[in-house]
Amino acid sequence: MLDAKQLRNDIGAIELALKKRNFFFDTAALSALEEQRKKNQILTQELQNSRNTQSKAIGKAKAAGEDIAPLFKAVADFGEALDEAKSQLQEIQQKISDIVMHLPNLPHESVPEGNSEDDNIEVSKWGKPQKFSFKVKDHVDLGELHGLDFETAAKISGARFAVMTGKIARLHRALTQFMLDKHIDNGYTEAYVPYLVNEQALIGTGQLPKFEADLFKTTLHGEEGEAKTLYLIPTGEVPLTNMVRDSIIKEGDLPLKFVGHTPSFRSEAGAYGRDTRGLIRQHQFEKVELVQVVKAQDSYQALERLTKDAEGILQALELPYRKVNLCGGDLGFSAAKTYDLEVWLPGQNSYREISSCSCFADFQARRLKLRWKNPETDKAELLHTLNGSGLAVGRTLVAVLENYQQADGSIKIPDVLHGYMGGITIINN
RNA sequence: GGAGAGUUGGCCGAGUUGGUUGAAGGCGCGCCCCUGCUAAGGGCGUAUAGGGUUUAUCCCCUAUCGAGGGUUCGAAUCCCUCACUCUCCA
Repeated sequence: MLDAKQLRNDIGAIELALKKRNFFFDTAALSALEEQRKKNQILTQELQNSRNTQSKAIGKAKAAGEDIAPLFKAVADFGEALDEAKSQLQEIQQKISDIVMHLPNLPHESVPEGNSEDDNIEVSKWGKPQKFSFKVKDHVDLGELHGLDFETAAKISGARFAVMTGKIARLHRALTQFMLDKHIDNGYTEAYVPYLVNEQALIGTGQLPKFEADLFKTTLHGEEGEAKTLYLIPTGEVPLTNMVRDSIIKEGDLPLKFVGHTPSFRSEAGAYGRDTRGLIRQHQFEKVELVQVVKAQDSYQALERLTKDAEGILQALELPYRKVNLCGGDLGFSAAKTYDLEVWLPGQNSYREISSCSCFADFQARRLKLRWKNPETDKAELLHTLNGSGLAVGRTLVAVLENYQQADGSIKIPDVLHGYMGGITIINN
């Protein structure tokens, strides 16, 4: 959510900033509503004031044993006028909120101009895609040799699900454990969190109200037909960040750094036909997620650091990747700045996203009511939030399969994973 | 599964025959005073959000006593729904 004060006082600057992400902001509509809001709020408050004053007078008169009948007469018409003013005000505020809650974050100044992923700027490249002396297989062909099974998953659940058995399942788990341990070593606090969350949590991180179609929605049936809605998390970011919703963090506890391993569930509405083959785009996938909560002045430095932490996994696994600075048009709704890490996939002969590291500035914090007490100002001030995948486990598995494949279809295990594989150094039949 | 109790400001804790209570008292915290250190004492202040006004303060108004709704001229206090915490019985 953007700053309401800025929306009132400097809406032009916001309009301009949002252009960078190709977002057309109808400022006239909002300004008109604001004007109405102001008028209505003043009226409502005036009515409330006179009502309060007169009610107090009644109280006094009654205590003094005076006749209160004439006072009642004076207040008689108030209720209706006040109710009317109140409901109008509420209606206007709802309209304003509908607009404001759908406004994306302002891009940071270092975000490049551009409309699509083609305009993203490559910041760095690490590792060299190796040359294979044989015809490479993609992860689906390789995986099916070793226990990656989409047909069985389709029988159980449908498209965009996977079953893994045996060594490949173990490799998948090894990757997860390795990532968690590494991030814990880097100072992150491990957290286990719920995978079903309420609406408030999703509003807090920005998935709702705008992106309900991307979510799996569940219904918990109560006793008398009352249903409660919970959503499957589309990313661990949601529960991890919402742990500190509605709180004032002690200065000494900052920065907060959490790492959690969670599944992610995405409807992939609107992705029909894209990445239908393999593990790249699934309804359910595992992720190790990094979340940081920092003071405002530290956030962009923290983004560099957090991205490095995610890169550390790729480097330890010796997977070639590149880092791109997302352009305005490709930036996610809540993000002020995002680095994507794209891993080299020989099977696709291209770099594919494996981690997205974002700074949200105060955009999420404002929705979350996440603050700290600044001793200098003695005020509660908004914190900044960040997150990044460190990494998407399913895609990391894809990368390992494809980059570590051998001519005979066997898979070498990256050195750092040997300990997690019970000494297995190669997956073959 | 059944029966109760509770949720008040940074913390503890008053306040349930509705009435000038944003909320006593205490603790903590901040500033000041007194006291030659120490100990003790005294005074003042100490929530958040929004609006009006303002260069900014000051000031004024409105809302907030778990959340939402209702009754009422008026609700922390009464009613309903929900969430959470606790106790007892199965």
